[in-house]
Amino acid sequence: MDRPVTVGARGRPGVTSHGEIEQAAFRLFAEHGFAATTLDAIAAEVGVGRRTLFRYYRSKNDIPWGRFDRTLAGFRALLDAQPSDLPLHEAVHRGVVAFNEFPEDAQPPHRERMRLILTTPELQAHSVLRYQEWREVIADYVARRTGAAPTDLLPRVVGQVSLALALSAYDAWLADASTPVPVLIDRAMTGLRDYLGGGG
Amino acid sequence: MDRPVTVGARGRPGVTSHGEIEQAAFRLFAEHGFAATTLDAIAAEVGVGRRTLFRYYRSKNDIPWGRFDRTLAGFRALLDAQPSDLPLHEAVHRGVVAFNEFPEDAQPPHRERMRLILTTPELQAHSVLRYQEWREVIADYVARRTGAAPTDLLPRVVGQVSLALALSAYDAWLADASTPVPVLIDRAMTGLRDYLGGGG
DNA sequence: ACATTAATGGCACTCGTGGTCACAAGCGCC
DNA sequence: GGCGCTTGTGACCACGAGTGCCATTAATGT
Repeated sequence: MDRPVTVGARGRPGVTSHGEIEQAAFRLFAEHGFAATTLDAIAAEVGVGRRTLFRYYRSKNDIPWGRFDRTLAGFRALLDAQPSDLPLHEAVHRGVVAFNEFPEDAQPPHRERMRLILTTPELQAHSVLRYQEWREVIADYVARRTGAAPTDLLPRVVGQVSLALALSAYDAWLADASTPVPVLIDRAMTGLRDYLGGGG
Repeated sequence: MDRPVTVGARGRPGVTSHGEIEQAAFRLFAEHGFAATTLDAIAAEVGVGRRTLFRYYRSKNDIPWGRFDRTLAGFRALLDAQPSDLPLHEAVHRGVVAFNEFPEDAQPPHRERMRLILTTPELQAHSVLRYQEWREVIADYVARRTGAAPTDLLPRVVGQVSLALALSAYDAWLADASTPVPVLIDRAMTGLRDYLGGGG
């Protein structure tokens, strides 16, 4: 993206970093809530000008999502890594599950991040735009494997439904973290199968 | 809600109405786009103070949705009207399909409304909050029929997946209106079944 | 007429967002 | 060491959504 990354060390180096901003922001969000935390406050906490924040994140809503574009690239790779002789639904399912596997020790911050995103109305709303990109990764994969266009009905349906299952799983996880997300996604999928298949 | 409805006719009567505001707003949205249309402009078009708009709609984003709360009540009734001896998935599916049946002549404005909602980023984002209420209607129904809590995994999954199918159908409908939404929802459902069931 | 009730709309204010512009801090080059 | 280039920084400014406050207006009921 167009963020201050300073790869080759040319020009003035940045005073702060995404990590630093996110840490400060999450600290304030936890303390006062998302809406009540102004950008001025975050800027002050980091020790930079308010205007500078916009060079690192496009908007206040983007801060909790971090660098999601990189995460998406990882997801795409995960799907591509699935064996092509696997049934399509199984490949997608495994990709989604793998995407949501996190090391145990990384979970406390991840959980806090997801809780914030999934329970703050402003962020819930903003998230659609991110989910859209996520769904497109799936739609592209399905399209490639079925020979359809990514905009055809089935790729879109699979993207939408996969997201539906993942979000259901996250909801449950936030309510009770004792079961890991991948397991919950699995259960959601099983539930859906029973629901659709079972005549009762 | 807390809107000026003037039921018993006491006190000053409203100068305008939801319908009038929506018409004016859609006219301006079509002409200048959603983002470029300010509330001042809408207020002027209606011939009313800007402050008054907020008495009819909570936010600019809420205008395109109209009085969705009433629509939701209708949806709830549609689900409840499904025969209880129908398999659960069939009852839900029929309820969703019925909810999306519109008289032919009402379609041009409805289509415009949906196009606006589904293609304007700000509105896409805002819509999640509305979708949430919609999903809850389904979750409640599923919970009632299965004896589960509305917050349990299955009711939530069914709500999420039903929304997923409906949104896929609307996407397709906006791209090509020749096939009615209910038919597209049906196709999405069939596609999902094949995808999940078919080993290929 | 007068009290009551409810909707209106002006005013002022906060805050997110975005544009412009001058400046600062490193880099490579001469 | 000075020069120009690049890029982060932040001050200043403008716009628009959203909100609290409150006087005003227009009906009803007595």
